[in-house]
Amino acid sequence: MSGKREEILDAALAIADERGLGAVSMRAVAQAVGVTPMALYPHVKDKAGLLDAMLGRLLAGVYAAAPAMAGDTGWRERLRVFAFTARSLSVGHPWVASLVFSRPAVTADAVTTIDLLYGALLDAGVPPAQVPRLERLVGTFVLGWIASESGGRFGPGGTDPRGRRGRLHQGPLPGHEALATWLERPVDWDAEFEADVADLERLVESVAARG
Amino acid sequence: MSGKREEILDAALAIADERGLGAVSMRAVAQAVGVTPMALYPHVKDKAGLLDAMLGRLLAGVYAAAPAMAGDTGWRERLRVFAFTARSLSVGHPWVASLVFSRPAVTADAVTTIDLLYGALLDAGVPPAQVPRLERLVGTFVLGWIASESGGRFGPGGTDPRGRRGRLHQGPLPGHEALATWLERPVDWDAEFEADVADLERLVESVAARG
DNA sequence: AGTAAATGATCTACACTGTAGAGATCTACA
DNA sequence: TGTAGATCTCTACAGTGTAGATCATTTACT
Repeated sequence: MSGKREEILDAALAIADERGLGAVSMRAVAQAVGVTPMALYPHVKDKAGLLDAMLGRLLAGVYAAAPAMAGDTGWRERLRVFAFTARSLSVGHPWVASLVFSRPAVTADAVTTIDLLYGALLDAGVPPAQVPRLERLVGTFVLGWIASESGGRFGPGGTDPRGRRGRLHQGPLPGHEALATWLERPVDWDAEFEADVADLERLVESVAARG
Repeated sequence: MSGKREEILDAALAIADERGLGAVSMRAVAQAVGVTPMALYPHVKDKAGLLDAMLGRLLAGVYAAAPAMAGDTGWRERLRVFAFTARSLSVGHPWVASLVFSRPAVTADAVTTIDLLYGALLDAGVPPAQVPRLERLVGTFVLGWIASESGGRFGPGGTDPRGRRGRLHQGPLPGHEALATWLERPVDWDAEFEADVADLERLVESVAARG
């Protein structure tokens, strides 16, 4: 009966969603389950193992959204499904992105997600020798983007913080000056992600055409 | 006299390089400097502030490699300088990548690095309205790539761990099967990064041509 | 030169963290 | 019934970041 493991994961996910990944401690999870901290260890090996399992739960959600449209749908749709469900998952669970970069993508859930992308790229006509590379390229960008968005690299709020070129500078910033007009405006992150994915599709297309 | 601050950063960087980011504790840094832990606080505000400052030091290295070839060199060279120096820095300091996704890019060092990319993209003929987006796209990919490489997402060693499609699977993996031949082979990460950057250049070119 | 203020460093203490180790309890199978 | 295995509890240890009070030293101003 590994229902206890699921119970532990549920509690850990709830804590991460509500109070951030930093609040996920063995003690906190144990208390949420109604048990002492050491009682988690028969089910979870490690704290790292717990985090891996949490990530797996969310990855399962990524490809769970896909099979409904697998097979006859075009490769574009499948690539977009990956990108957009990954992003939408991360807005509800902002802590995923920081995790995904620190663990090898070898769990069952991760491999299934990757297979989804392999199929899309093959159908797009990408030469098989290039498919693994392009999968990593696409995956890396999407993961990096949502990590930046939810991790704070793009800056807090809707305004691009790079627009605030500070007074505290040694050298000149010709690029920022030339773009001053565009940097003032707030950024529509939905539109930007959409445009990025479209550019990625074109990149895939171009590799397919070249090969 | 803020020489003490530099001394602290030197010690913190040395510890991170030698024993990993996890070994960077206030106590460890203090001991390396030859002082009690609390003596760091007049110089560093926080542990988060210390990590930010460490990241800043390395970012400074990224654009320090650039001005030598600024101005008359082509945009491709400048884009490549960003990508390759970022990657080469990360092999000596594998901990950067995990930091760069967790802090907004608003420090002086980060802004200067971004300006380098702005200039390159403008020279490439990218419409100004698209330059900030493409800067984020390129930056996100490069950072995501080195985070994956040094953080373990691409798997340990030189062999692609995704080639080891495990026996522990529920569903079939058509993509992995179709690619079996190519997934067996070890990956040349230098060549892959090179190919990715070339694809990125083509992407930039295509946006410039379209606009 | 004398005094006030700021700065730097120290020591103690608190509330955390992950988890090793020893026992207790309960379950399943011989 | 006896025994092996799993699950859980309790205690304890070696860490963590940092708040608070204290003391020394250096700087700035009258």
